[in-house]
Amino acid sequence: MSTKAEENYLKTIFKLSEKEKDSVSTNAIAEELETKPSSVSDMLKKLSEKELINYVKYQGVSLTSLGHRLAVHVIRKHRLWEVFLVSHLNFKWDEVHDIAEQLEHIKSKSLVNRLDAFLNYPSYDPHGDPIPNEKGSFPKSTAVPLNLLKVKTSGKVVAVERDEPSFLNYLDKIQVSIGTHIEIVDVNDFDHSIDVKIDGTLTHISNEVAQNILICVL
Amino acid sequence: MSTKAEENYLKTIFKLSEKEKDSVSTNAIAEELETKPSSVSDMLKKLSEKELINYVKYQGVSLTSLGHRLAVHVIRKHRLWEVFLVSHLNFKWDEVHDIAEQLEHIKSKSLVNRLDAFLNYPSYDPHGDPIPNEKGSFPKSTAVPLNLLKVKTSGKVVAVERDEPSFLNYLDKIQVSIGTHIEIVDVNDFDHSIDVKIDGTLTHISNEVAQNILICVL
DNA sequence: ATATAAATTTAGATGCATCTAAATTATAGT
DNA sequence: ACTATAATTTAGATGCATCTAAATTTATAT
Repeated sequence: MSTKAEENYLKTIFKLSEKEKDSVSTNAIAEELETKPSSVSDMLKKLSEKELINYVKYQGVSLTSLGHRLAVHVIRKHRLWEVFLVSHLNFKWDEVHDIAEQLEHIKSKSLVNRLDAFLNYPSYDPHGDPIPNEKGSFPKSTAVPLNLLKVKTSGKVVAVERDEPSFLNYLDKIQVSIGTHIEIVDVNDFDHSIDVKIDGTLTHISNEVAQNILICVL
Repeated sequence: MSTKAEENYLKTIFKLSEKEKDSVSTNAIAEELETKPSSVSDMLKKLSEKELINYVKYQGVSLTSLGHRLAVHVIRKHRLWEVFLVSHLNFKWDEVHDIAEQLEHIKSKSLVNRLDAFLNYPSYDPHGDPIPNEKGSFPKSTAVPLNLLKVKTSGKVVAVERDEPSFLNYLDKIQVSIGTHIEIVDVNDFDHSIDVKIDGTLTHISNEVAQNILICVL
């Protein structure tokens, strides 16, 4: 079983691996985690012994596939909790990070997946970061849900995340379909509903609907 | 700031204070927490230094008002999360304890109260235990065991006093859960079993089961 | 009242995650 | 190729929460 500190290290190594080329440096990890390089060295030894990272002294580290899986799982939990906090407890998107930082370490085989289902399998968190699914794969599109766009931005509808007739009929009614150009005119802080311009026509859209419309920003 | 271990000790001392008279013994705490009395001694010294308990060596402990407040707050969080897990994530009553045991230690000024509001300020958790409000006061329950009610009286299930799966499964089967409305139709003087109407359906309940269902008379 | 048993505390150790200070290894400039 | 500097690791310490074993205090039983 992994400790909270181990999980935070794995998450950080994962994040840094995306930006930096292949191997992540001790100092970079220390800076990201706001700790000392010596502490990082200690932890790297432990993670290496647990076969969660590939570690050669003085050469930096990379995640093993086991470490990668664990890191992605923690990120999944973090982002799902963020969605919950914003969409059901009415937190603002910038208030949720510290709480999700704690919630991501809750251990339960079924909790995450039930939460995922409860939230309707969202693809993006409130910051627009992609949420990996149960198997660990990230949504392939670079699209962003309409509800995350800022005022005055605009883009093209590339996908919808629901397929119930009631939802599709509603989209028909407001003249939204794949390829439609949408511009955000205003965001209502209270219920996160938005005013948009669709083909020149002003329309009011609820947050729930907007969540399920994926936009490719132009 | 209090650690997870400290919070668990306070919660345990609170629980034991209700059953035992005024002061709680080291051994009792050790048994409840499945740890060693020597570990308890160590922790009691620390809690005492933090003025969370009144501690005289060899004489047992009691909570200070500060410790009491903290303990009640942890209990509040535990029970609210249990409600969430059962009512929104579809966990069964007997599956939620270990998860809530982790969730109760999440620290956030606003999270608990927002969760409380989201859940509609419940008074009892899925096991029927009362949930203290934000100020720390428990619902002044006038709850009575079902077996003590007279014919023709009726009320709402607010709690159950057992948590074995066999018992909870039986309640499921006869469609009894927190909030269910029950009316006493007849009392059998021989074995003190009772006939009740649950959502319009007549059901026969043994005295032993009835003892463990707490009712709030309307 | 005093010996014996039970409860509790202290002493000394372990594992985790961190730190500072010192030593070591890698790198970059000339 | 050599040295200065930067990056990294080791050594040794601290705080937390726990443990075992030993000592101490309280309770009980004759």
